[in-house]
Order: sequence, then structure tokens, then C-alpha cells
Amino acid sequence: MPNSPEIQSDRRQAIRQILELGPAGTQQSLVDALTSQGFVATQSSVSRDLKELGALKTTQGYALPGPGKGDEVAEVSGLLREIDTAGPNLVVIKTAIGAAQRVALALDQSGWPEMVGNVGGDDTVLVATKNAAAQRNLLTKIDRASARG
Amino acid sequence: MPNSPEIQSDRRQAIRQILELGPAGTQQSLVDALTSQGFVATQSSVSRDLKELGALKTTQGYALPGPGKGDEVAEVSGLLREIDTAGPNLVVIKTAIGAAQRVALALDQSGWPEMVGNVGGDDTVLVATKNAAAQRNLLTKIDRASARG
DNA sequence: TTTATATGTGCATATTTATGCGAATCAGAC
DNA sequence: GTCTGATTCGCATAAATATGCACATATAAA
Repeated sequence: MPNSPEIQSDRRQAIRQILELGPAGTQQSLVDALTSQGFVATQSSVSRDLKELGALKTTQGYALPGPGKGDEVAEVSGLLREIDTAGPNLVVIKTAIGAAQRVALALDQSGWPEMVGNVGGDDTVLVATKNAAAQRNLLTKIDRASARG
Repeated sequence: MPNSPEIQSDRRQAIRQILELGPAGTQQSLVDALTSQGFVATQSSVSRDLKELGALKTTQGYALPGPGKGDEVAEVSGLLREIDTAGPNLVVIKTAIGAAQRVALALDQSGWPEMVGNVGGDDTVLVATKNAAAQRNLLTKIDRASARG
């Protein structure tokens, strides 16, 4: 029953848009909102999507992280210099001189699930990724975080 | 079985300290941590405490809002000028000229439960509070938010 | 004091969320 | 085409969280 990757990604984009309008009280309410937009999804998928999107559950409901909590990487985005990959399991991040430790810490704190772990040197952070898909997602997330930070 | 208000407030302070050390995965883990500090509480109370504290549930677990999401008031704290009360059900906030609407909006978005509602004029916001205790809590929260903002 | 009102709590449970598992689909190798 | 392995999904259910209710205590008024 898997959808094409496109549909999954469209659905997540839709969730992002819905949450921008305001917090969603429950996952079921998101399912309903998605349904009315023509997406087919269950609470299970929404639960997984929200984790993937890094959504926060506030007193009001689910929301996407703004700058600050839940967005640790954005705070150090100014220190990033260059990002590249080496195979499907490694991301190489060049940072400002001496900033690699700080960036590595921020990545650790982000809790992004596609990272297996990382090591910070002086101006380079090596990030181990689970696979190619996780690697792609990680690059996207760093981009998005940088746009905010 | 109610504890004295002091114990409740101490317990919440303890939760705040625990969360500063790192996110708590589940409410039960908080109960255990509290127990080991000599507090008696159940998951029910912790659930209520977390709501009251405005805690966020992130992918990592429960955490307190830093600057940003969940802390809307901090972002406008620079616009606040003077805060006073009028009876147990009204808080009067003087703001920078023309900023009252913005402050009122931030208060709305905060979702703080002790507010029944509020109205923003030009440089004054009137906030209706449920009762004296809610009013006290609200003042405390605004103070805390201002310290961060 | 007595009475009335309000608040905090735990228990039990309703509600909500997360996840193990198997099936469906996709991508690539052959 | 047929494999093999990875991924996504829904179902069923486990796990976690929120809450109605009753009661104990506090607070205020008389």
C-alpha cells in the first residue's frame, strides 16, 4: 500500500501548510484536514509525519518549530560554510574556524533521526547517515534550518 | 488530599530544574525523578503541571520553551511599559505607543490558561483573569517571559 | 466557631499517540 | 522478465497522556 514517495512528500508539505495556519489539536484533526484536501492517510502516518517534520506538541496543539526550541541547527546556521556528501553514509560540513564543535553539538541536540552520529573537529563536522534517503532528508533539513537562521 | 500551594509550587520548580538538565521522555520518568527528590506525585499531577508550565513535547521528550515558539510573550516584552492590577479579574498592561494590539495578539497566542480574554487599545491592554490566583500566576509568567525576552 | 466556595489531588478511565508486524510497492541487479 | 532489499503504509494494539469525578484540604465569609 505504499504511496509513491511524491505523495508522501506532498502530504508532509500539506501538513506543514496546515500547521502554519494554526496549531492542530490532535492528529485526527490533521487526518481530517488532509482528507478534505484529497490526501488519504491514517493517524499512524500522521504520527510518523509529525515526528519526521520535528513538530512540537504545545499546549495549543501541534506546531512547527519557529526559531528557538526544536530548531537548534538554525541557531548555528551562520557558522556553516559548505556542505557535501561522501557516499550515502557520510555528510561533510565545513564550518567557520573553530566552530565545528558547536555545530556538532547543535546537530546532536536537534535529535534528527536520520543521523546516526557525528564528530566535530576544528572546522569540519562528519555526520554519519543511515542511508541515501536519510542523507537527502538531512541535507534538506539543514537547508531549511539555514533559511530560518 | 491537596498539598499546600507551597508544595505544588516547589514541585513545579523541581520539574523546571529537571527539564533544564535535559528533556524528559515520558511523564512517568518525571514522576520517578520527582519521587527520588522526595516529592509525591502521580502522572496526573505531572500532566497538569506540564500544561501549567507550558512545556513542549518535542521529538526528544518534554522540554521548556526557550525563546521562540511557546514563548510568544517574550518576543514583545520590549514593548511592555507598566503592569498593574485592578481587582482580582483584571490586569492592565501599558505598552509602547501603538503596540497594544501586537501585545494583545502575543498574549492570545501564548495560550496561557489563566487568561479569559483580552482587549488591546492603542497603548493599553486589558486582560481578564479567572481569579486572584490566576492573576498572580499571569503576572509571574509575564515577569519570567520578560526576563528572557 | 460554622458554613460556603474554591483548589489540588488521586483514581479510574477515556482519549490520544506510538509502534510491531505483515502486505504492498518501488528500485536496482541480474 | 525475476529476483532481492528497502520503504511506506494500515491495522491492531500497546503505550502514553488527559480528564471527569469524588473527596480532602484550604480559604473566606458570616
